[in-house]
Amino acid sequence: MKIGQLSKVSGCSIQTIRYYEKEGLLNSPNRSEGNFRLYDKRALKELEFVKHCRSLDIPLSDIKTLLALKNKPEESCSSINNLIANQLDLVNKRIKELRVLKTELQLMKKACSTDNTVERCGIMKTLND
Amino acid sequence: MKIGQLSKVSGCSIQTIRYYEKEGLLNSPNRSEGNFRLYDKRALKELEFVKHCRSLDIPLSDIKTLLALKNKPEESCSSINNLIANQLDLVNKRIKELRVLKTELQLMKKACSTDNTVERCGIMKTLND
DNA sequence: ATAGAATCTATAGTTACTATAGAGTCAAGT
DNA sequence: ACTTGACTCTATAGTAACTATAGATTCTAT
Repeated sequence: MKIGQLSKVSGCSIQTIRYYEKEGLLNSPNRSEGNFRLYDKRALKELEFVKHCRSLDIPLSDIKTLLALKNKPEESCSSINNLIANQLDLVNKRIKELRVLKTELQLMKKACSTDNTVERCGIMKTLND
Repeated sequence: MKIGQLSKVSGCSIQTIRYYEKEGLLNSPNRSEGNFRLYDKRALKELEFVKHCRSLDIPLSDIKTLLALKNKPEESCSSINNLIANQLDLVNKRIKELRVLKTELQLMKKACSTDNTVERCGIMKTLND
């Protein structure tokens, strides 16, 4: 199948697919006579792996690490475990940060429920603190 | 005070201060004979306003809007209210997304608690789905 | 006079894409 | 055979909000 088809079935944009290839996350596919990229089911699987990792917010550099490990089935998987544990830590940290944000934003929202002038806006006042 | 001093008291890096100026979030300060930026307390206040907004993850473009409104004290503050409400929505959405992420990452972590080979790694298996 | 610290401008790099321009390829209709 | 439209190609620039660097000036202290 050509790149447009792969894009449809995978849900990744054409540009993203080409970008992943350039970044070394996907193998360079065979080309047609007219230089079009030709993909098979295996390529789709590879792309789906990357997509799944991205849906977990795993950075491309880490995905590269994972892909390299996939080719070394005999090695220890401890670095995979670490990678996921770190990702989980990051997510937890970010959730905490966002909760703090949420609280302050909610307070601000309450500070100016009615329609005022800018001068009297409760939100603007809190922003000046 | 010079930019290094402002950086210290504000907690913003020197580059960030210059960047904010270039982006029009800070007024261009007076310069010394040797072309060094000279700031006063007012400038510090302005920077702190920007910093406070950024701590709420408000994008620079929105901060510009807020700064413009600060100079029009008679106008309605409804756009300020909207801006904060939108920001709150964004934060709430992101928190939800991250909770989903967290759940999946936790499941993955459990899937491979012991030290295995890559081939048998429970995490790698889930990533292939 | 000079060494070291601080500052200046301009430019490039970061992350993960998205968007665009301009050219080439291919299948279907006339 | 020709042309139209859809698809693909490469290369480049743009996005957000900074951070980092190079090379030149300026200032301060000895």
